[in-house]
Amino acid sequence: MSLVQPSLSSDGMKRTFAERQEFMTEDMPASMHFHVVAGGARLFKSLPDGRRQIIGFAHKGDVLPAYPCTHYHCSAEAMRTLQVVCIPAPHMRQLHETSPGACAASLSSARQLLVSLHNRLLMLGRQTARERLATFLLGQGTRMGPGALWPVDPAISRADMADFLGLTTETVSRLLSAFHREQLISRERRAIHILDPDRLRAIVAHPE
Amino acid sequence: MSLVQPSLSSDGMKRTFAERQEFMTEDMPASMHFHVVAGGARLFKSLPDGRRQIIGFAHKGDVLPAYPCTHYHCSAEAMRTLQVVCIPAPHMRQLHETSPGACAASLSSARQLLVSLHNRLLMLGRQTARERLATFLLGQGTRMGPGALWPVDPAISRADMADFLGLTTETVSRLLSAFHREQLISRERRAIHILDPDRLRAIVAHPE
DNA sequence: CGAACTCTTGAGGTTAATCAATTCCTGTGG
DNA sequence: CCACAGGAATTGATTAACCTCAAGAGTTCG
Repeated sequence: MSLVQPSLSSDGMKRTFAERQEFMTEDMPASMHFHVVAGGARLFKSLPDGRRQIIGFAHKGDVLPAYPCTHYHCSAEAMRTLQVVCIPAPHMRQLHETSPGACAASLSSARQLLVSLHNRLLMLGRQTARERLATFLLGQGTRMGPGALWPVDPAISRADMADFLGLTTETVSRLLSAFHREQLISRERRAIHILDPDRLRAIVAHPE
Repeated sequence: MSLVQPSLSSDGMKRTFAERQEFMTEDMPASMHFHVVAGGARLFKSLPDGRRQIIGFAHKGDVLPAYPCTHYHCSAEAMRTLQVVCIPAPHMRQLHETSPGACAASLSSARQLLVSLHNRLLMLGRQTARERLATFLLGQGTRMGPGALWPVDPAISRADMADFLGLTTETVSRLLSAFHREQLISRERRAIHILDPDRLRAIVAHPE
């Protein structure tokens, strides 16, 4: 999932966060929108006992919006050095009130996100571990458009995949090994390359 | 979850659907928004082999929007006799382009939905069956505001709960029996009443 | 080179699914 | 009003998928 929103005016405060820095937490007052300029971030929610669910990943161009509540509703952490432009919430609100185009663009991006979240509900609620991982790999592979196949972002660890897919790292690891044995992917260092997208798609659509 | 959006002008086509009628499907061109006037609907996605995930329920006042794609991305079925006002997508788009207020309202409602979906991702990915059902019951109880406690809508079957929570009807049934034994809820006919919201909340926050 | 992670693999346990009866409603027709 | 049929819900026994715990292998980086 990506939080795509058309680029905004570049006024506002630039900030840089170090790898692993948590720059947004669930109980923080939501005063800023963050527009990612460079780097990547993971968005997640946690339960009191430490269980974590990754909501999505944010890349260059995405906007992490302050939702219409007093607090952020999820946390965000830099996956590597992260540069953002901070847009104060009132500033953004004013922009939405005065420019129908800006508001329509935000609405459109919010709806794209809704569609992708609906698909994730289906995935987490009804798909097997094998199907989830295949879906994830295909999503990573085509995250820049359906043209070429990209490897999985090496900043995404097994633990991240597990927390994204509602599984454990061990299960993810075992399934990656299985996919490797079946020649669906290759693994060199931390990089995962998709070798056979068609058969991955078959796993998603048509479990055996 | 509800799909709240401020009331819209009442021009547009009124339609009525019978109980169980599927008036929106995933592969149908998305030409209309449906504004629910009376009755209720379940929104869901399905896999080719029949597995179903309920995305949410829509009640009076909610709007089922045509998302910015060529097709609806999920299906909807009347839970009982359903009355809707159909708003053609181009009409709505024009409204959004000319009235910043209308667009801002839609954006705000979309963002509310995003927040609730984030919580559902956490639920489906990381909570146990017991925690999920407790969360669901509390959500049903407080769906009209945090004032009073409502019983679960009797139009929601065990199968619906299961498909909402990513479980099976058997598991839902067993857990309801357990909650009943523990005096957390009462069951008379199909109606489920919450007896002890505090202990249900304890189950959600603090699994034993 | 070695310490600290991260990842992989194995063995065994748990949760929830599956399969299979019954029981309980609900609505219909006698 | 009661009998009956069909569906929905409950309950039980068993299985399967995934998790947990544990150990070892591979990476990364000082």
